[in-house]
Amino acid sequence: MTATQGFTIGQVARQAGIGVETVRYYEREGLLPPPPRSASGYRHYPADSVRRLAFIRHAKALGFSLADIRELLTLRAEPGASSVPVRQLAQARLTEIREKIAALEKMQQILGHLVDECPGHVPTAECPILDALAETGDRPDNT
Amino acid sequence: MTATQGFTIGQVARQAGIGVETVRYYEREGLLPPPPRSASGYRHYPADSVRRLAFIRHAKALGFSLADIRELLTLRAEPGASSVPVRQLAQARLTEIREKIAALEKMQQILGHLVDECPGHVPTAECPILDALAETGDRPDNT
DNA sequence: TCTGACCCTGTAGTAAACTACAGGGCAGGA
DNA sequence: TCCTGCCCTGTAGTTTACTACAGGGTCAGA
Repeated sequence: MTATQGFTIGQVARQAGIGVETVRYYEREGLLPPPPRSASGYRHYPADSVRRLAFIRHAKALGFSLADIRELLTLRAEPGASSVPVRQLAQARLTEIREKIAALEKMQQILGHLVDECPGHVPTAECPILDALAETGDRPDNT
Repeated sequence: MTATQGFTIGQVARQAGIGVETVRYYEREGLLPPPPRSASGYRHYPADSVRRLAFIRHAKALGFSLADIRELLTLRAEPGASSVPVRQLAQARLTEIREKIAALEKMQQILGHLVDECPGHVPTAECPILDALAETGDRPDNT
């Protein structure tokens, strides 16, 4: 009984497209705030949690680690606190995103070029993708 | 002595820009063929191994997993085989990269907007990053 | 009331890709 | 000769992000 407000963990999990265990894991990891419980101990999630989980899923698909995402989430979570650190954090994330985009664009260019060059129906000996990967065109270092 | 035959593991590692332990790890994982040994058991790598390690490093930098790379390497080993799978692998990576770039650009826009428009004391409900990213997308799926 | 799906906690296992010893052997210069 | 630095094997630990039980309680429909 009581307020039938909110979703069960299974419901939010389904809506967010992740597993129930994963939802609990995110809670343990501080990505999802512990929701209110029913008298019998069941979690009851507000609709906001579904959005938060979707956010996590999307951010993960973009290559952010859970630690990154935790930080991103604080951008909306700190209401009255000083705006300066929040703003700084946002700036830092923004820079990180721009760097990520730049790195991916570089990869895209290289790979795209290679795919264009390789006809696809030739023997591997004539496929420049493999040659290109073998070339030592630069020095050690990277992500 | 005309040591001319090959590099030590430390030498290949340095040349490839990776650690000695990583080289042995790649050998265990079947990415690098076991090199000949000296009488005392030291590995002696041919120059080809350096190129192979460079191949691995480059492919990794482009987002290929070690499993992908193992496949690429076996494909490369058969010069008469069709390059179709190679191309497909590269194409798949490319598609992934393009999608990531698109999503990151969206995120960049949202975050940039947030930094510009949220002076800090605005209620968090008015900071739309979470909503915007929560909608960014599609159905549940993959990684 | 019963049944089966769902929820709880807590612990442990998995996968990828390393990374770090421990305990010993060799090589080459002072 | 000795010392230092590199090499060997084998095992175990690390990080990230889950995923899988075990053992038990709860809820809603037939």
